Amino acid sequence: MKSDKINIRQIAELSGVSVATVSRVINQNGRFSKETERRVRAVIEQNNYMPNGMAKALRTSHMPAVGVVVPDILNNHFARLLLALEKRLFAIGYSTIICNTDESAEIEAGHMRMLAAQQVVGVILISGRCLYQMGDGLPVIYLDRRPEGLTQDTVLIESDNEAGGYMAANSLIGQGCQRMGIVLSSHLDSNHNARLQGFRRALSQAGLSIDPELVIDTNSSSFETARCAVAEVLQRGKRPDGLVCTTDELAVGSILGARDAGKAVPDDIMVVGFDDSSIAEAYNPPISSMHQDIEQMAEYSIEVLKALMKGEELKQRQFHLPTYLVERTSGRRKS
Amino acid sequence: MKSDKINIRQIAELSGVSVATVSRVINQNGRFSKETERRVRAVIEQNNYMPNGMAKALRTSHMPAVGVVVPDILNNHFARLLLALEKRLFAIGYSTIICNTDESAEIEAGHMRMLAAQQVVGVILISGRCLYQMGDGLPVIYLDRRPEGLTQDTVLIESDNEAGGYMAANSLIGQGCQRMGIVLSSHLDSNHNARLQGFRRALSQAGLSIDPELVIDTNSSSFETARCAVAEVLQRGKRPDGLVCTTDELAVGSILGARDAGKAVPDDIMVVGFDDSSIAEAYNPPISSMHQDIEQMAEYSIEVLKALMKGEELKQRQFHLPTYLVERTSGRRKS
DNA sequence: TTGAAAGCGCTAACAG
DNA sequence: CTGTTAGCGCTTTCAA
Repeated sequence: MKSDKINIRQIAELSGVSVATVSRVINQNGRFSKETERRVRAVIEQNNYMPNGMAKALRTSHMPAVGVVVPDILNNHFARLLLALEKRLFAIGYSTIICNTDESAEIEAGHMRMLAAQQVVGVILISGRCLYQMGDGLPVIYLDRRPEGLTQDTVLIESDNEAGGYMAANSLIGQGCQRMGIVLSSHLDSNHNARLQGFRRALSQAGLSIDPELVIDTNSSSFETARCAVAEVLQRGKRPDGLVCTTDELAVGSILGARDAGKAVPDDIMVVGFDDSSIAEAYNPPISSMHQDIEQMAEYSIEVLKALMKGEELKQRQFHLPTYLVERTSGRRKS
Repeated sequence: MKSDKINIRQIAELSGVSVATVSRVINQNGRFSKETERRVRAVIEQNNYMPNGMAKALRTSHMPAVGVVVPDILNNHFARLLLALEKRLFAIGYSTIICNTDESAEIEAGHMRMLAAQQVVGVILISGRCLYQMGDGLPVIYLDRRPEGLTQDTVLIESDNEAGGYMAANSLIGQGCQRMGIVLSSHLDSNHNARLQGFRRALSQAGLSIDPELVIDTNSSSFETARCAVAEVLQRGKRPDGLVCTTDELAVGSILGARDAGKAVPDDIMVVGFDDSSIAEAYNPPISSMHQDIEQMAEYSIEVLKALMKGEELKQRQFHLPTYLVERTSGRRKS
């Protein structure tokens, strides 16, 4: 039970050199003879010495960790973003501190404080709610949702949600839908509103009117809520033939709600979702969905983070990525 | 652009006290007058000073962070465990470093090295592959899967998978199934084998024989693989009337595979899954599934971690939690 | 090519 | 009640 951690000084003594030399060998900087290196490495090996990351971080004032703040890691879309980020961060030697907020502004703020205290080199907020200015120049990147109070200077990476909503609606129009509705939950996610705008634009452009009762704005993103809301609208006698849903979870709820009301998808009502999450592919019926380029979003995030860490000026602070439709059974006429 | 971080000494000077006093005020230990406290707090406030966590961690040799290693955060079951852990850790002031391994032993080992270097106070491996002995007494907790080389001393928290498999099979037997099969992917997860054991025990106890061709062992946990495997078996003329699946994802694949082969669930074949993940509830048809007590698993993990951090002796090192069936459409006869 | 020494920012004796 | 001081383990000048 040798619970006393061995440190660089002991390695130095055992190798018969100074701590400076050991440090040089470990970090491969400065100069040292082949022979010295061999000896030091041997001692390190034997004692399976591992430098103390905290001391190193303190000394260099560089903590190799970044915080990723996310509303809900159970949500497949967020989880994909998180995973794409984590892989890239690991690849360049950073660890990922994960902070789940449950959509609570207080918890979000609490996590931000903790991250700042831990001296992380940057924070990526997936669907962050508001702007943070953490004293010194801690890089903060907003991903996937516009925070309140967004300015020109804020780094924002998101899909072109308006265009996505437009394309989703258009795909259904192309399938011949005439009485289209939209299922969204706008209360906490600005993206849903952008998608709604696109939806409106497509319908207006096609000369279709929008029945306000078919703009179904649920106050929760759960599929059960959507299910009830959709079933209720249908039972009230509304007869939509197409439903754009601003997430795949809402699409699942819509399909279930339609069934509850005795309607089949896609035969009676066509449905298209958003995010192209894993359930869209696996569901019965498979769900047409707007695909977001997660990998590219993560890639940009890391690029920006690296630039910010180096103190470089950013050429571009806001990124809008195109989406595209993945067509599946729920959104097309049977052939 | 006051990019120079303010430190405790500057706060001390500005308040006209010593660093020791500032430290005492911040950490609420030692004694100090109300008046001093007020002054110090005011200065801290004005400069929105935040103590440097790295320095504190180095000094106290206590890094308030724990690593959570997980094969795949896109998997709903793992994500739930991760979330349950993260919430508890945040509540007691620790941050969660998330490490995704993609089931790769090398990546897992790489993450373990990184965590050890960062001096985290403990590591929780969700479905870790092998035993780790990280030099000094870094607490390592295995959650949800037995690592290779498991010993008495290893801390292991898992569901009683054998019993779970037994109950799943029994539920189908209770529904009148006679020709039962099992869909699993045993190559990387010992739990699947345990569930298979339970399955065998139930069938043998009920006097049912097992057709080896209905032990469908896919080499991937993806639903697509299961779908193909199940469809293929059915097309070969096999006629199972019940399928136990060792995960919900495999259950989804089985349902799709059955449909591909012209069979309906539950009418022709009844299906029960494992994990009671979110898709089980949302799927069409809803999938009967064995529920695991995620919250309790997380709770035990944190309890053990806290005990280990305090250097206490553990009363119990291995935990086996009961599972129970959540019955849904896929696993019961229509009434 | 190497070593000595000065801290990074903080905590915790130990004195007063 | 408060201040002085010695490090935590490491990197990095500056000399040798």
